[in-house]
Amino acid sequence: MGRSPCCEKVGLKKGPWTPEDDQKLLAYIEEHGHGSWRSLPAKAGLQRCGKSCRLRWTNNLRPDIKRGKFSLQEEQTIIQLHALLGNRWSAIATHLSKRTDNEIKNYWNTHLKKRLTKMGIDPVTHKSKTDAFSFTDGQSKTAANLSHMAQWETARLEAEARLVRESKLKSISFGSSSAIPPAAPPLCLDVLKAWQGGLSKSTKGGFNPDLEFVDNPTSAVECEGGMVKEEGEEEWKVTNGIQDVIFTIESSWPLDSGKVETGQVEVSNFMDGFSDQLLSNADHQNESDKGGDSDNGREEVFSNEKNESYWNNILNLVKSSSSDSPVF
DNA sequence: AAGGACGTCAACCGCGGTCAG
DNA sequence: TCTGACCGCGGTTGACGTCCT
Repeated sequence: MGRSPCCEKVGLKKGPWTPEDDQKLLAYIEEHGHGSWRSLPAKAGLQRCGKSCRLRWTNNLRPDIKRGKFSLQEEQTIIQLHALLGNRWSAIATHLSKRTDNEIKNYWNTHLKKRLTKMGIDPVTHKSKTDAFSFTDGQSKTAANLSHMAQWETARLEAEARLVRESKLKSISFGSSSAIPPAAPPLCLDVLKAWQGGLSKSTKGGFNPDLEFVDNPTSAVECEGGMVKEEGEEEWKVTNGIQDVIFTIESSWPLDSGKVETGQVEVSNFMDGFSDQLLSNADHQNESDKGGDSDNGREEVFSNEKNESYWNNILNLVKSSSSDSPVF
């Protein structure tokens, strides 16, 4: 059967956009919203495929995108989220609301991936290349736990990204660009705090965590501890065999409201230094780029101990950024 | 100065998911 | 339930700029 082409290819322009094309597209969307991308080019008088128009709009012409150099904070956020989500650029982009997925993808491929590689970290697994296969039992359990958590977090972020997309679509489709509200802040990652709480309390006792969606209420219900779960909140339970950590996440903005209802325990002091590593490597980047391998030794001695805490550093940064950063 | 190598980034391509008919 | 149109995502390509020899 085969898939039909997305649009008539004959007579359509390809390649770089001209200022005239941009002006036509901008003018049309400002007046009518984009509506159906497929029919937009004809209506806007553009000899372009609808997909090309959508891409041009989302990556270049949208009024709410930020261009230019990535800040260190943005770099850290990308690395943290990439560790959790992998190459899910659109999901990552929802946490850097003024950056496009394409820009983040390019930045990762051209800058961050190389920097991690230079640090001796596999940019795919986010593990040190030197001992990726030499975890002790405890370490591999921790890695498995984190992987488990990442899978859940991935699913949640995807749903969240969909919400953001839908809200943006509505605002664009039904109004002029001047009426587009700023992107809503994403859910905080308080789930990670809850997870860390359970993790730190039970590391000596055969930690076997599981994450379970409890229910998705349509009306307020009474929860344990006398707390009332409001309509629209989702309730999740982290089970490690010793204790349950139950927390709720509202499904609407504002969302800095993840609540750990039970089992919130002291979070261990994770090693600071991931930021320093990044900064240090950024500082040395120019030197080494100019041909010097002066910091190769430093990279090679990126120790097992540091690798051990790599994931912890990521979690730590996520934890801190959830309270300190506007990103979370 | 020339041209080859490398880096960057905008844009394209094809696939998978979603949804309406 | 099935089918096909549409949309969005991620991987890839190619043009252009800069660096290196």
